[in-house]
Amino acid sequence: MDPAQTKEKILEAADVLFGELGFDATTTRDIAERSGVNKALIHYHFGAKDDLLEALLEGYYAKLGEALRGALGRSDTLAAQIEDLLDAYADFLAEHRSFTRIVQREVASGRHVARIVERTLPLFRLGVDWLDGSVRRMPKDFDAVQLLTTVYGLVVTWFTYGEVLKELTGKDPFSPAALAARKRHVRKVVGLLLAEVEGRT
Amino acid sequence: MDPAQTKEKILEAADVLFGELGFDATTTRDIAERSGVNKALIHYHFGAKDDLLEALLEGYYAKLGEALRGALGRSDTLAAQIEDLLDAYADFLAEHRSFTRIVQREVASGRHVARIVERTLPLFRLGVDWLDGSVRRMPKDFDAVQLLTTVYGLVVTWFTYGEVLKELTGKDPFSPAALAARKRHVRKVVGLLLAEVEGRT
DNA sequence: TTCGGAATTAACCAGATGGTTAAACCGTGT
DNA sequence: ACACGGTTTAACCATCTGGTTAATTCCGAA
Repeated sequence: MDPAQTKEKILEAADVLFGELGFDATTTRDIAERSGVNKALIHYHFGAKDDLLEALLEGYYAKLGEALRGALGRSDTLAAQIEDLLDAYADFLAEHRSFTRIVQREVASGRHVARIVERTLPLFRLGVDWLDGSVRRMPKDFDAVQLLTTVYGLVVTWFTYGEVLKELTGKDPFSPAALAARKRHVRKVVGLLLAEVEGRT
Repeated sequence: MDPAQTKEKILEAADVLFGELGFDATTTRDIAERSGVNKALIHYHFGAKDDLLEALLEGYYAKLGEALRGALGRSDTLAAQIEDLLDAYADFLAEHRSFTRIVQREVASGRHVARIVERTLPLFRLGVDWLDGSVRRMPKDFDAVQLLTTVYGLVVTWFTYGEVLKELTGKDPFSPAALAARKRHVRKVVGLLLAEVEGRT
């Protein structure tokens, strides 16, 4: 079989299983079984289990970067661009549910933080620089770090707590309607923040 | 030795280790070693490893409930009460760093969600009922579930991403000054939300 | 057809893991 | 002094873990 296919099948299985069970609770045997591939091939193609996770994250962040860059070119006005960005991010998280779970889980455990920071850092710096540059006089208590953390949490929390929300509300928080509602809410809240920050760009 | 002391020492070690390494990556031997207690005693006093986690969460939620109830009685006006509540929550998370990490981690993995939901549900229902009851006409896209998710994320994200923020900013996000700054920011944002919702209580 | 390197396989390994058990220990009430 | 219950201990166990290895299969180039 084409080794590229083999690698893809392994990554696919790892994606689902890491997302479902978590990195630790997933065994290389699980991955082998689910992907229909010999266990030794995982090590042959990717190296250690840690490296497999890294390869997976690599793919995720590449796709995420693509999605965000794509969103940026869509509109002209700043407000519209921000909305596009938020929507694209939410759509990405909705489409790659495992990603949120994996990142959240590993960040919470402090274990693969370095690798995640490594990929996030450029995006974060971009955001800070952009905010610092485009906002004339930041209101007290609304510096770039606070704002970015807030907006990030705004988008991500819905996905992190998806399972909890499902139990709590009895409805599927990932249905198209529910996702659309969350996106509207996020847009409104970010609008409020923007209005507050408003040294006018 | 007093068995109550033994149990406490085990819980203390589990608290630190679950928070630091995560539930899966922590072995019962780790806990035994750190608490200076024989490994078999963990099973004698708590049963399986899962049950130990449950006992730990039990204690956390009891303390959290206490902290939140305590905060509610402190002020008279609604706005002040909300601020007290947010502050108390943030203080609790700051004091029990492991708690955030454990909950976030287990929620993200979907593994012990049932137990966590069980404890969160009453608080959530309380919040929803209170919001629905006290707000005359909820603006579009600001229903109770959206608002609670947003405010929850607002508080929690800072702690969940503490390690990442440390790397990103180079400063300790849990220093008293940093925590105070985050609390001020959260208060301001929640103030904005409140002003928006404002059918006046 | 033959050769050689990449891909695949089954069998294997050392170490770790959660959990058990039977014996020892300890204070207390009789 | 003794017996008893709860507590503690060291040794043990079956199982699982990530990872390795030597042998085999596969396939395109010479």
